[in-house]
Amino acid sequence: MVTIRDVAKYANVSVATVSRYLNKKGYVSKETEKAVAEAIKALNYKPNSVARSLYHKQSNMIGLLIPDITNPFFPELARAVEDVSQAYGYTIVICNTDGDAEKEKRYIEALKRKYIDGLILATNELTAEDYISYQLPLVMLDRSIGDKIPSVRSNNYESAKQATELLINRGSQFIAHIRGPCHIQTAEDRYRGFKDAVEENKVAHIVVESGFDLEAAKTVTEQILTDYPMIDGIFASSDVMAAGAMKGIKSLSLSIPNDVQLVGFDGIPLSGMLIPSLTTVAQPIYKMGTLAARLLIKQIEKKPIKDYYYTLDTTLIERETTRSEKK
Amino acid sequence: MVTIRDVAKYANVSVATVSRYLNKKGYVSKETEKAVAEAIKALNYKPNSVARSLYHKQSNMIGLLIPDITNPFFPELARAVEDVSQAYGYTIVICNTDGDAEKEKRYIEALKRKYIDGLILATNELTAEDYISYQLPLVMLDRSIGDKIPSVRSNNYESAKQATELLINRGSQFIAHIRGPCHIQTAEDRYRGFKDAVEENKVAHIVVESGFDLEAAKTVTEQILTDYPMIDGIFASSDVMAAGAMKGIKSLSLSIPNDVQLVGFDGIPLSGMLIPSLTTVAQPIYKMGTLAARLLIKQIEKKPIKDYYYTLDTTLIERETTRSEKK
DNA sequence: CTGAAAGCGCTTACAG
DNA sequence: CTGAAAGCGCTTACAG
Repeated sequence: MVTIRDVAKYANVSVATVSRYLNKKGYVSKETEKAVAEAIKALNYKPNSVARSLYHKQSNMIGLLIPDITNPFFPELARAVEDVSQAYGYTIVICNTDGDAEKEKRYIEALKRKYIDGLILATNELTAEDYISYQLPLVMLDRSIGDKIPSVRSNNYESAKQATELLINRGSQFIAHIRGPCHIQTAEDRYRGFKDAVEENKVAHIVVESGFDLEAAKTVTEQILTDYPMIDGIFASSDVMAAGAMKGIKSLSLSIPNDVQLVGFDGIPLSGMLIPSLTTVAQPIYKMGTLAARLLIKQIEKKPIKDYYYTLDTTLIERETTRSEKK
Repeated sequence: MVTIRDVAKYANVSVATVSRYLNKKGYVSKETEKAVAEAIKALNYKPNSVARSLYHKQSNMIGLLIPDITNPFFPELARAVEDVSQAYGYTIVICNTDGDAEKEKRYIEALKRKYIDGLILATNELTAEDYISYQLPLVMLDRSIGDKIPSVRSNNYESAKQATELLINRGSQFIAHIRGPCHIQTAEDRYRGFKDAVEENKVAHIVVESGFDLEAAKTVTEQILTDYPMIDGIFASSDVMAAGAMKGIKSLSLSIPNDVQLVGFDGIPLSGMLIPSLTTVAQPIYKMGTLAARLLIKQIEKKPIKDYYYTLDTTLIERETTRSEKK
């Protein structure tokens, strides 16, 4: 590997001069500038990032913590984060935490030793204080926790309310909500939206909790549908859960949307590929990712930030799992 | 940040001794061992990875190059690679190359400056010589290129042949193959399998090329189905392409599997969620990822490797897009 | 405008 | 068994 020392020798200057040239910092005469440029070219020199990191105590790397890249909500988010990180010269390292607090801690600690510049958290098993204690620039993505950490998310409460009202408007009279885990604020907000909609409209309802995965949602759906045969509408807290609910509904030979209407949340590509295609609340996933990345990079580069909390609008996409008009 | 120097001071020894203790290399007396251990605990010291990297010229990081994490084939692969990397103490950085040679080069160069320890290539826009010229441990995953680079992939030729034969056995008489890009060996192998099956059985056929994305496959499907109405079977080179084909078939109001039978390739979760559920060749995706990661880590750690080329078996999953018996 | 020197936090021969 | 020193490849005050 060719080092700055080799370049200096070749150009007949000191390493300090080469460094100044590289960083465009401090004076370098036109002549030596040319000599150094030539040497760099001749030797095909590339500065060593690790050495730089050691000095600057920063790595130009960003950590993205997610529960599981295998959950179809996250690839697009990860892609968005990568695209903007890349554009600003940062490399991203993705960590699957599986909702495991210990794993999350281990990851963050390992990243800190690598002088990670900041973290985007699309997971939260720890407390706000824990996160803050790492003394790293932070952004919460699709999550939130207290008001000390900048965050980017959708308008979960209102969107869930709208989704529920759609079900009601289209004639559902006993609606089930398959909600996500209680400690996740996002799931909580959607639950509140559901609850308010259903109570304001005095509609019978039931709420069950499920993990954000397909199988769990399928099982739960089969169970509630068996216990409460009058259920004629389901609002799931994610599209994957809705896909699971769809499987559950079919396994009981019920028809969608005639017997049971179904609405999901997220707007991942899968929602359009299912048959019947899923009515869902589409989050601006890519945009959320880019916003979070920009917000983090601004903090890292100590640039001024206008807003710390972003709440983005969603789009209710009516497809085939809801009726086009009231029955 | 607390450094090895702080620990040394606290324990009243030299940094060399602390380092020896840390790396369990060289002699350290029981007594000083205890003192150092206490100091480390008291100060909550964590060795700095960057400084270590600089000395060792290695980073404990592995690069995973894929076309696009948003393509549902890759998350599971990435997950597998991460799981074993993690277990062996390596961090993985995922790079989306979008099939762009320049982007791929830029990534590899950026990673080299970070002392990346090795690369898993699930993409190949460059030549084998280009890759080798980076002088990095390498594994090709789901791809192959020449015979100089270790690789892990499925039995693409035989699997494609079987898939095509299924179509034939179930009565298709004019079969279209939607193949992937020509420069991708995997797509080529599947194409050869298709071609041999169809020729050996003297079945009419047609081959069209498409990108590995849903929209492209949909468009292509609509076109061939319009130009060749006698098509009654389609073998797609991936599940996503098959999903696109399914959309195309439906948009022409043809029925599956009655008018047209359809078989995909990959066995991603999506294939089971589609309705009708997709008959497909399931690759052992997770296993491929873990194998590739182990193969790379062995090279990095200069351990002996038994085999350089792995060809894994697939499973033909018959579902609803093919008939259960000959029409 | 340029170079010598110290330092980022670690590791490893080499003396003793 | 332990420590002083040099070095990994860079950067930045500080002299001159």
